[in-house]
Amino acid sequence: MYMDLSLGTTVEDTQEVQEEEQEDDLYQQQVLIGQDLQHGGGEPSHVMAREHMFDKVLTPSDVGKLNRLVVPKQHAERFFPAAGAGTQLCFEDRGGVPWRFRYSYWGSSQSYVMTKGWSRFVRAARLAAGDTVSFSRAAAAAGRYFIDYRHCQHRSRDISFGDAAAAPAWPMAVGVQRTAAWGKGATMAVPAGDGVEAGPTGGARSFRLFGFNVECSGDDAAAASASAEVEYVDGDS
Amino acid sequence: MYMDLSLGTTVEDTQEVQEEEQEDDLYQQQVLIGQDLQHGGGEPSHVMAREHMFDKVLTPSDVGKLNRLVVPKQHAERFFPAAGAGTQLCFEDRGGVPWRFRYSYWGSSQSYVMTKGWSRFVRAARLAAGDTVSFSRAAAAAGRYFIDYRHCQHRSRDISFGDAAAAPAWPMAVGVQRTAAWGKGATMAVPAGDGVEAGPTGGARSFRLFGFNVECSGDDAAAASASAEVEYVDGDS
DNA sequence: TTCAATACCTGAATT
DNA sequence: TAATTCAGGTATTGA
Repeated sequence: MYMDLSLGTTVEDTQEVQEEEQEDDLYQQQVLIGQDLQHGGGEPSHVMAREHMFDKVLTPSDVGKLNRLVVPKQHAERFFPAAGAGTQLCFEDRGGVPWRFRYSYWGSSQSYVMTKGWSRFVRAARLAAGDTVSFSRAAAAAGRYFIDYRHCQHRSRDISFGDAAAAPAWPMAVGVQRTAAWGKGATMAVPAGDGVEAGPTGGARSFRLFGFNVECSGDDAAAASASAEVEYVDGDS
Repeated sequence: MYMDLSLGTTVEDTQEVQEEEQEDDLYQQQVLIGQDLQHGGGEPSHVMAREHMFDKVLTPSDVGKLNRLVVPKQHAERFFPAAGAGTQLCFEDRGGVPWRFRYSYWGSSQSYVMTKGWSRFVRAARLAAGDTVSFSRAAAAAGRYFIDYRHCQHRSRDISFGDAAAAPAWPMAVGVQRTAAWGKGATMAVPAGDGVEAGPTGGARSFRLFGFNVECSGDDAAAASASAEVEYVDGDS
């Protein structure tokens, strides 16, 4: 599958997204689908050398009503700063969009958790139990973090359409031109603060077209969600 | 039935546990089986003059998954301090072991409840619906509370063994020597903070022997549970 | 008022 | 066997 990315950057010939090797293609995608967004004064995310920290296969609770991600203690203590009152961590997704999560320690359960902001990411990325989130960090800049995800292989193909049940499936045509919906977009601003509800920059796997969120992950081939809602979230936290 | 209490204290001849008169032997047991544990700077519990406050026959909810005891409003407002954020009440059982319960007012249901810590007590005392808990307080010291319980007369004799279904019934032999499992125990420390999972000091009715919690209440005569777990709980809240 | 979000708490599993 | 971890709850708050 080849996607012509109409972004400001030059699309190199090597930018074919590997459909196989789901296991370890996260870096690859990050580098390949990099955009030239700059923010935080750092380097463009597509040239940022990064170090993988850990993955987590999401549990039902991680994606459910509890609105929190339990961060396995070993990783939390190894990679993240001590969680204090109001600690907030910022993670850039594949497209450089920042996602801010409150990071806390719950003494009662002795767990480290991402709370505020997490559920937005879950919804935006349509994460489900069994999917994997992957955390990495800039090799050169302490405290610069990245987040990525992959949907699990055997996930149901059913798309949740919410109330607008009459949504069409959107066959993913080869060569569909990706508009600048995310990135230095024309019609939709990329948030400088919290992420936009419309979805994290999903490499070449997910984008917005004519009011539809279109997903074209490697295993799902192509799918469209009727969710036309675009919820802007102020970066309150 | 005579039980030789191998505690540090002198066992007086009057320490025969009455097997009859289940109804009103709570105080008696308290006095009879008193240990000389001292804590909280108060007097030894076996000589503490006390005033009965109220009893409650436990409902299924009081002993179920809700992990809370509804305290009848009239008694709550009469006997307990106003429930504020994080209010915690401490109740000593027959043996002077303190049990700390969070005490709250739930505006939604307009009820006073004991929450955190309550389920531990329920398990330890093997309370079931229909059993009665009895609350009293020190006559001379405001804010010093005591808790006791009695199993209901017509309770099922079935013992819940959890997964370890092969637990033997433990015929209560007359003269079984009570080890110092609770109290100023040799092998098991009595917690200064929250109660030990192994059970409230149940007069001469319940003790730990060779890894079994042995119960010898008047009506159940004798029973053993295979629950060998001893859970230490930090008094964090 | 309803609902979502958060901050707790707990039991079971695991080490 | 004791201690830790964490998935899954509930209560309360806030929008």
